[in-house]
Amino acid sequence: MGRSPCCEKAHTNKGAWTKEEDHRLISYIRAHGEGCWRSLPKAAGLLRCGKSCRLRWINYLRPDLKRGNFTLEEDQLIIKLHSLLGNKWSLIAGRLPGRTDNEIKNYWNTHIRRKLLSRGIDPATHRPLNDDKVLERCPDLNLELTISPPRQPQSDQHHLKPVGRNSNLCFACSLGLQNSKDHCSCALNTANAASGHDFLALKTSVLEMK
DNA sequence: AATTTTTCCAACCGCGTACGG
DNA sequence: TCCGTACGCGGTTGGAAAAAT
Repeated sequence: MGRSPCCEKAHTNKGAWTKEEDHRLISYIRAHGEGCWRSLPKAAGLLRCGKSCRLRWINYLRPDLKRGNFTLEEDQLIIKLHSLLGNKWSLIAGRLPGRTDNEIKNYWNTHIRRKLLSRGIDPATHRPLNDDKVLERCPDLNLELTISPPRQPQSDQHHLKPVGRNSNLCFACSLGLQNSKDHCSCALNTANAASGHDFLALKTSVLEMK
């Protein structure tokens, strides 16, 4: 038995939203707040499914959205977060105020991916594209991989990046991953700090070649 | 100027998961 | 514990706009 449809498809609009529909959605949410997307369309007088309303609001109509071009800082942050989290767009978006997961995903696929490829970096692994060829040529190679920032002067406390009020948080904790022993490497989880965890809070990965 | 190709992004689709009965 | 429902997420698509021919 398949999953039941989220709405009565025969009586819902699809495709681009009209100004009228946007207006109805905005005024309804202003008056009643977000929540219960399933019943919202009917209550707001919209011939849309709840899913579509939610997406339109989150990705386009929300008043706190930034929109416009990404800054260089945002660009770099996205790359850094992607190297840590992979395609977890919602988590990445959570670290970029005013940006949506959809927007970041699109930006990644259209701009950043291409930029990394042109620099010879695999956007999926964040490693040089010719790494595979190196491994093909040297099958016995045992690579102890570590993702680290450029070396900094000692006084610079490299990975303990000040974040908000708690300046002892590592990058992973700043992402809200402090409950995970597999990710945290900061003062909140000092055992990890001494056992092979690095800047991006990833356990040092070891590539064993057969 | 007309046509074709490429780029970009809003929106859709389907799946996984949380939650309540 | 199971089942149905709703929500949220990531992958994909469709079509408008821009660029190239």
